[in-house]
Amino acid sequence: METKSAIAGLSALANDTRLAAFRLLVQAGPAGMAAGELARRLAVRPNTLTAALTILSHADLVVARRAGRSVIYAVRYETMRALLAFMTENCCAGSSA
Amino acid sequence: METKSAIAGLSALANDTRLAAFRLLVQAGPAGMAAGELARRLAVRPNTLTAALTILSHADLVVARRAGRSVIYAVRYETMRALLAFMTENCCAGSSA
DNA sequence: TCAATATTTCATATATTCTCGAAAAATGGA
DNA sequence: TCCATTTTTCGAGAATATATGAAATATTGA
Repeated sequence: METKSAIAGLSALANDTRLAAFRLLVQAGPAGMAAGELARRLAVRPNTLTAALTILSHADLVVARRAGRSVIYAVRYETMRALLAFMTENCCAGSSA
Repeated sequence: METKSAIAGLSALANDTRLAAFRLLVQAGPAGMAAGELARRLAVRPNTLTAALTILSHADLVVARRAGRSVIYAVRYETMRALLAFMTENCCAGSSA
């Protein structure tokens, strides 16, 4: 993963609403969760959630698919793994424990 | 690690200058590096670097000690490990691979 | 087609972040 | 003490991020 992508990912997760949304999606697993339900659970307005999900999408941390009237969002584990790998490799070298 | 601390850490690392500074400090190891040398290597002005280091310090990702006229900064591996643990536990549950 | 549901887009106002120049503070040596 | 070196503080301005109400879009079923 390149530095630019890593910063996009870190930045996307560095926000209360977005981190909470991402964690709910992690719990939801591959099945994902509808935007509306995410908004209800997080108690944020729909358009606010859309903004949050858009940023997570641009960082490639989540992906959307339409199902009827709902839009289901799901975590992109691949990206999250790559981000963790980047942090481990670039930010922990020299760490003994 | 609490969510608040995790967001502070993610936010601190989600910036070109700060991430670059942190990576240099990781390479420097426990011996750390003087603020001035960091500024030279990163080609940023001293006050800009101070701002970056202050944010990393507040996130407890680095720690400063004075040595003569210089101020030596060093990574706090404990915090970085805790941040990685937080991300793995809270953001990767359900990931099979 | 019409209405209901679900989500997004848009414009905007506020807040925060970022970088900078200039000045101030801390330290060591002549 | 005086000066050079190193780092930080301060204040300002530009840029970016954030959340919102209102309107628009997409989908389904009557």
